[in-house]
Amino acid sequence: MGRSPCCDENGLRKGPWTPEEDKKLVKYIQKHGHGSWITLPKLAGLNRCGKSCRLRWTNYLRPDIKRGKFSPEEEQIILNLHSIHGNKWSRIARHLPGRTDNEIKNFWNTQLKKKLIEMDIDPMTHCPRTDFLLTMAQLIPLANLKELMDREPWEKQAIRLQEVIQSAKFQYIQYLVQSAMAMAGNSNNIADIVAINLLSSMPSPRGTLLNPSQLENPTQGSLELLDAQPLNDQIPHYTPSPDLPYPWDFMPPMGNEINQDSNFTQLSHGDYTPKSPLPPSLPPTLGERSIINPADACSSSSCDGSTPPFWPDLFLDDPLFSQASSI
DNA sequence: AACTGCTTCAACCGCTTCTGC
DNA sequence: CGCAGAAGCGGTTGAAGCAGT
Repeated sequence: MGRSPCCDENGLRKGPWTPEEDKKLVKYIQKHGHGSWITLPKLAGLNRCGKSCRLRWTNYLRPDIKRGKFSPEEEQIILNLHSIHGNKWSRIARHLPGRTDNEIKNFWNTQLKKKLIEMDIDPMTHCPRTDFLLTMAQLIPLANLKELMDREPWEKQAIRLQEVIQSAKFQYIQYLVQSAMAMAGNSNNIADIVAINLLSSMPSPRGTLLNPSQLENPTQGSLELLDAQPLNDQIPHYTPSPDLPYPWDFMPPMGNEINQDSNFTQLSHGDYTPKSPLPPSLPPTLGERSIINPADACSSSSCDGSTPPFWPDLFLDDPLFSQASSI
């Protein structure tokens, strides 16, 4: 395939391992430990390269390897962790004793990814696959527009319509923010800042979505590179109707929205799950989505492990954060 | 039985990160 | 700090197995 083979240039064996080779490898490692993988094959009497031996041991022969189907619990853990870490298979594997990164990767690529796509969830961002028109189509029934149009004066209808459009725009931009975060991995990224500014420009009728201090300094240090002024002043304020359900009431909590009034319950491992039942008019994927554990948000290389890069001040004072951090 | 298309997963490749000097 | 070798990692491949015809 155009790639230069790493093993056969010295006449070393490639391809599937024979039971005899397995026996030799297991016997040697049980007696001496693997030590240096480079020297192991010679010492163990194997005509393989060290890399091949290491792979065979870690992915197949290790005694603590768990074989067989993934349980629903394991599946849920993989989904949650993938929404946090992306394709960091070894990192995900650390949370699943007995499972190898390779096994998890295969399981993801052959099954979970397909499942998410069938559920209309983007496997990369773990967000509902959003196109603006689709969002509108989902939100308009939410507002019972037709019924209202039959009995409300046009001024009220106009306000309702404005709210629906605002909701759709809000949801779309929230999608952009979440996509940017998921794609960036490292939050020290221009896309994040742009998306946050967009989001901050959207009036949220149930309070501030993002902590103002976070808007001023979302990445702790990188922001001074940009003139990232929130656009709030440019957006006219509007007052929502109290009886209209807003889609963000059913979105997982973000930042300082995590509180006791939230529509989400914290699970024992620190993640959040929606309080049921969700309104039937909402797409089911909104309710089934998981939210990242703030403690796990610390994935960037610039992070020292004590402070998540993106929600620093926001969570440090929050009992939920200390609880999540201790897990 | 024979063929085809699809799925699974072990193994490989090459790049990145880590470690020791 | 810089370098080289070792180890780790994630993407990809292809053989084997399975299901459908």
